[in-house]
Amino acid sequence: MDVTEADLPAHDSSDCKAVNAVLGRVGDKWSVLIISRLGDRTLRFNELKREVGGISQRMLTLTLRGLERDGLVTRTVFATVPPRVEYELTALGHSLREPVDALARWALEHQPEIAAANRLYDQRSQRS
Amino acid sequence: MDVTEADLPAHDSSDCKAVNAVLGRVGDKWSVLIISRLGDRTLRFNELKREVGGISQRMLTLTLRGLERDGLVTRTVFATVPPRVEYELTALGHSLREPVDALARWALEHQPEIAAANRLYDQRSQRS
DNA sequence: CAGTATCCTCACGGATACTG
DNA sequence: CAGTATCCGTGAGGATACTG
Repeated sequence: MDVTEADLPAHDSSDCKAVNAVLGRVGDKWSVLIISRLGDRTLRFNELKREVGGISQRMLTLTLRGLERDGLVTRTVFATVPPRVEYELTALGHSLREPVDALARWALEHQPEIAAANRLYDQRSQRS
Repeated sequence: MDVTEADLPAHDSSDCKAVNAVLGRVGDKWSVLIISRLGDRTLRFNELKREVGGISQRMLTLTLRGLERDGLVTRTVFATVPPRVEYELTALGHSLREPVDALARWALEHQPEIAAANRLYDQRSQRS
């Protein structure tokens, strides 16, 4: 979806491609938000849309399709009227939360250092 | 840089923004590649360009500036001729490798499941 | 060698409208 | 409700040329 699946300079082993695909997923803002929202409980399409907030219908659909394709989310359609579709994290999806949370913890832990580095860099490049 | 710094729907706490910024970094293909290449030893600009492979001069510069701004990489200029500029991971940069490697391990470990899910999804959506 | 400057493309993603 | 279809603007990023 968001990863160059095809012909990289050939030094890219299939392992690297798999890793890049996952890194791409994690780098995708919507995917991570959706996964975190689905961590607690299963949600319907519009519930998800409301909970995530700020996502367009289009991107919600596309992102969910991608997550479903990667086996991270299941999509269950109830043949009622009006239609009811529930999205739920798979075991694989749940297992992804651990390394992602580790990354989030790193971010929070080192946020002060990063912010400080930013300020330093910015004031230095200001007196160009 | 690659994160919506400004006005999200306001439900986005500053913590979330910090996490998103880091996730964005990790999702950036070039940043991760550069960090991993700098993990072993310091490298010069063109060494880095060669080692990474497939990156344009422009993106290498931009990515390095971003990494430097976040305090993940140091840029050392030697006033020689021809100029010599060395890039090195900071302690912060090194510490980022741990959670990133955890993610990479997850990717490798679950690659078969993901590939299987992909095949299943694709063949199902084929008989549309 | 280590960049900066410029141009140009195209695909990511938002907005809107329509449907089973 | 849960989508699909379409149009469209923006900007990320490659290619190329130039410079201290």
